[in-house]
Amino acid sequence: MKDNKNITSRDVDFAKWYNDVIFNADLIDYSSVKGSMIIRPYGYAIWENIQSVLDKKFKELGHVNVQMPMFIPESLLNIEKDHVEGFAPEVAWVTHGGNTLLDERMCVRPTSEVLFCDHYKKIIKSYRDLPLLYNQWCTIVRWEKETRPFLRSREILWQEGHTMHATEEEAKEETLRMFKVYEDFQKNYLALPVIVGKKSDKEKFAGAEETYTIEAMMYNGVALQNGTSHYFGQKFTKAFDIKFLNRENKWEHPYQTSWGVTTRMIGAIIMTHGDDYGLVLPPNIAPIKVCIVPIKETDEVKECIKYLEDGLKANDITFITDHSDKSAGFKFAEAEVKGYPIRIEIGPRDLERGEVTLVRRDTREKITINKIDAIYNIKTLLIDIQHNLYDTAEKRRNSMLYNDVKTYEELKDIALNKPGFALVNWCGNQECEDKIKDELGLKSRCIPTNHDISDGNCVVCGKEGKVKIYFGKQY
RNA sequence: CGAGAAGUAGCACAACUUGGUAGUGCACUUGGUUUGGGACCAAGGGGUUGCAGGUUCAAAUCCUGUCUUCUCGACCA
Repeated sequence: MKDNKNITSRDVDFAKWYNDVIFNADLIDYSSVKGSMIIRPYGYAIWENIQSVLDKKFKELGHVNVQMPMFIPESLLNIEKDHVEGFAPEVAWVTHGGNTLLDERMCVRPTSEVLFCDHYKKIIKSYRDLPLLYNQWCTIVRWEKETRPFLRSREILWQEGHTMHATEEEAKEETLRMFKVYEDFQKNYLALPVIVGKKSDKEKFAGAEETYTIEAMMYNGVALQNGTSHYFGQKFTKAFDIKFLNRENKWEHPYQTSWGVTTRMIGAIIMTHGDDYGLVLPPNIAPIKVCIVPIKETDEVKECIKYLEDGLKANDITFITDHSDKSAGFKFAEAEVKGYPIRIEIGPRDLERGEVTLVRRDTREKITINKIDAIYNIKTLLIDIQHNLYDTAEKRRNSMLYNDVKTYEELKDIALNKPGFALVNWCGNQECEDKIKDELGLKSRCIPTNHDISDGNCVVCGKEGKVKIYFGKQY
């Protein structure tokens, strides 16, 4: 059997493998602007599925969609000090013929907190206006120095929720509620065994009081921050002087959250499930769940295709049928590159016995069954593939998780020799965090939700540990 | 922004060392035979060799400058 001739093996050169998969599966094309990718129909269909699931969930929880401007005047961006300092290096400024377009400079939004705050200041008057639960689907611009398709672009396609609440408690609940929505979505739809927790002060979002993060581990043990939910307290609402009259007829600043996920999640799917044959998509998010491959289009085969297509339609299972005049082998390979969860091979040989062959993408196992049982088998197989992808990814992740690291030497050994995440006790001081980053090249990932109590001394300074925290290399 | 590498057909590359008609594979078009793991035969289309300047009778090839891309760092969803 020939190896795939277009895709570098992921164990030989992971970075090259990643690009090969993306281009062979027709997900994107480069544009003439570095870091600004063209998302092609098949890639965009994945995003549309992500969007439709999340958008439905957001709306169930009371959020409404809006569309904000893409430009931010400099004075507006400058209102909250921590925020502007955090984003300053990557803000893209707009000029026209070398001059500013307005009396003052303006930038393309790197995120929209200040735009929402500017608007909220006008529309929030009473506690009756709260909570205010807005979301928008849009692109933002952050002028990164190095870019990679999906993982780090300059123009980022995402969703950003921005909410305002009357009480601290309510806002914190919202932060965690949306965080949970992301976690469940990534586990159940994207089949990503993510690690969730809180960012250290150093790593949290510019201007936030607390940042919760979803950390996914890629095939090569490298971390990908795959979604964040922030609690802002009254930081922005005080800076913007947003006020509402509470039930006691007193003015008060509301409490704020924001949360977002990006097309980076598509990169995570590729780097978690993909293999040397190409993309592997979890059935719950795959735009096309079944690919029908006629080996040879005889009358019997055509009749069988019609029978199966009707069955798939009746069960709302998306599919395509490859009627091209390519050879059967080519069609098999193509279906694998595209990552369709199930392929049905229909040929005269099987049909003599009334049978068709199902091939699952995750294991590439072939199952020959009577065509009458095909639809039922496909339904159960799709569920099984979804679970198997999660389980496989989880096992691999667990094998690269070092949860019992006690000494700095052990941590150093992991940093130098073992890809993955290391869980260590930490005193909470940034000097220790910085030392690990500077000396070992590991950044803190998160203080995991279920490990937020220390059971030993800080791995760096040896003083009393306050929390346990994951460290790892990141994209 | 630091270090390295590369720019030749849509893609991957060859020709450069030693200057002399720009080539191969894949892809594409047409016709035919095929089809159970990336088929075959025949014919065909496609190029200011990244850009600018220099040396030369002659530059993809030598020289200078410049731009871009990729990889690895630093910065970040």
